[in-house]
Amino acid sequence: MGPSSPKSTITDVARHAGVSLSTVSRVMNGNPTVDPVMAERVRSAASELGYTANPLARSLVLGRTQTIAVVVPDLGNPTFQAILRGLSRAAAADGYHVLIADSVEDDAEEAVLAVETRRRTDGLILCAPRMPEHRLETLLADVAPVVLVNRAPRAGTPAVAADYRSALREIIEHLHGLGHRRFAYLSGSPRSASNAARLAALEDARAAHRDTAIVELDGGVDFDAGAAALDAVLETGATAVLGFNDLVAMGLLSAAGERGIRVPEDLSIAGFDDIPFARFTSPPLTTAAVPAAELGARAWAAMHELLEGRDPEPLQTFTPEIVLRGSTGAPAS
Amino acid sequence: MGPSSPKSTITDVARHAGVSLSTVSRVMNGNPTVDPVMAERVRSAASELGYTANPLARSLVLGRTQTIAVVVPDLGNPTFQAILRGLSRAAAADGYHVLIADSVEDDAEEAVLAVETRRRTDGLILCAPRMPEHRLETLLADVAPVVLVNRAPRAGTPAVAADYRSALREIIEHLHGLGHRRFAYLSGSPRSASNAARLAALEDARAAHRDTAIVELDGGVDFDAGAAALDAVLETGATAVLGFNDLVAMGLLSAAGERGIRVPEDLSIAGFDDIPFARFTSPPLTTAAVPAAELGARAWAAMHELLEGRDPEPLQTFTPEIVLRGSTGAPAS
DNA sequence: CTGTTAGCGCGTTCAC
DNA sequence: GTGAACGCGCTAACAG
Repeated sequence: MGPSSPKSTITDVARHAGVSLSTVSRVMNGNPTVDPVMAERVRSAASELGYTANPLARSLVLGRTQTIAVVVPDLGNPTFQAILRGLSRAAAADGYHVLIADSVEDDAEEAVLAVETRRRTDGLILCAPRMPEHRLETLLADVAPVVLVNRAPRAGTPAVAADYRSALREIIEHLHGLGHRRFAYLSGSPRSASNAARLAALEDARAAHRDTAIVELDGGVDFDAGAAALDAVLETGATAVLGFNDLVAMGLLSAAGERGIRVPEDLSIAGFDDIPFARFTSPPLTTAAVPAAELGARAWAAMHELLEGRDPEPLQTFTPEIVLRGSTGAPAS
Repeated sequence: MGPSSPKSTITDVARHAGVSLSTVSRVMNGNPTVDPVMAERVRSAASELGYTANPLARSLVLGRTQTIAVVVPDLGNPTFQAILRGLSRAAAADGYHVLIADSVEDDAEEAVLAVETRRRTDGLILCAPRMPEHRLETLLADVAPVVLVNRAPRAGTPAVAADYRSALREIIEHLHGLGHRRFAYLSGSPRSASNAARLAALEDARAAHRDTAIVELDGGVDFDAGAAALDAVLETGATAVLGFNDLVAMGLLSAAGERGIRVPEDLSIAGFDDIPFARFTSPPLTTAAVPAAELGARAWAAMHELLEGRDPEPLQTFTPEIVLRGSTGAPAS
């Protein structure tokens, strides 16, 4: 049992140093109103016993846990993984811990997890919540302080988000410039705000180009969903496909390859997110680079402001950069 | 403010129901020795106030937090992401929460995080700890209950691990069968136990095949490290390369492609882990499928046993399945 | 400057 | 069956 054995309590240290509890507490918390020699005596007693204040007890009395909760819809999604990574590292740099919860794309579970994890922490970061608007609205009041990632903010709830609408708009514009006039869009989680933003981009494009048709197809959020959508895509006669995200686009790309469909000659395919492996598909995937880790870091920064009693910006927006790669090109005909 | 507002305490409920604190506590914990009508009165008061017992206070008095800590070397590594996902979902299914810490491949920070997160939780799961053996040894005593993932276990510390040695051995065997006699191995984190296991596999292969040479090259753990290793690899004259993991192999594969080196004709490349995107490189990557999510789930299962006072198996081993894809083939000459 | 006291919110003996 | 009292380990008022 090393000196870091965490079994000793503040009482042990007090007795060992021949002082009162308060004095130990003062020393451990760097309170300067303590006699230097006495302080030293306490310190050596503490280190001899390997004493560290029990975080639980401190949390109870101080009313803060130095921990925040993060709820994500899917820990298997590269974008949420990147958000979590950026968030976790930023929080750690400020001495905070992270309690993680994965709702597995279940929007009922999402609210439960939010409340439950929030109670054990000082604040909550909700990533791309799938729950309906009214549910979210009532939830937010109960879990403050809370920061939203990739979902429209409302009064009192700061948010950080990528501008999916502009970015998708840019992708479409580029493809239109290449000559595409018939598009298919593979929609993702219907309840996600970013899907709504993408749909708005489609509307923008339709309004800007009366010669252009965009067919919306029900899709999913993962690789298999994209692969399964191939037949539906072909039926639309589209020359270019916009995937909900890179995973979906990669699934479609893969299925197209197996079917002998040439990309981009027969079909242009664009993804969204620029996950780490988007550049390794064949052909490499055109996509929009969402700075996920940065999003996570900013979400923490906003939460940190809230925790310190300051006012963070209500909304921080990042416009993803379009990354043109080999999966898109001019239509063959 | 909805009914789930978590501001009320057990005292509020007691007053509201006209009973004592103890009675409320009994009702909330399902203690049957309470008059049914009184219990009902308490329950309605509780739901009216949106009361839920403060988890912190419960943790302090009960001595358990319903939370476990997980320390990983790198949240950006797909394998650890998968372990975390499997772990988190398994723990959630048993009503436990997960506190996550990312050591960012810093083995000094690793020990600090382990102790620090352990104190706020009921147990610790250490994933592929990079710290030296003696440091780990003394740490383990201080953080029990603890479960190791992908590092050799010792008395009193259960572990779950993939058998890297056998799997790499199999890959080499396969390549040797194809005619390869000169190999390069791109080593990863020198402190990781799985790197040691891989080196043992190289020894096995050398002993089994006196006609075979395997050159060890210092590499890293990520894509860029693999790409940077190309020149060194070419200098060895190897016809086949064994990457520390898929990331490294993919980096090399990509660099080779840009240099006009044909894979597998000029160079066979094998990875390790079978991360989700290994099948999407061009050519698709030969690798060994480490069941990472399963590893995580089993790690939780072992921890759960520990928490319930039972004895989990000291070591659960999984042998990764070899997945042969297009990045390996017979040497050209 | 230091020790004593009173909670933080809850579970749990222990008497009634 | 029920309530009063104690303690989990700690911090912060309050006296001295």
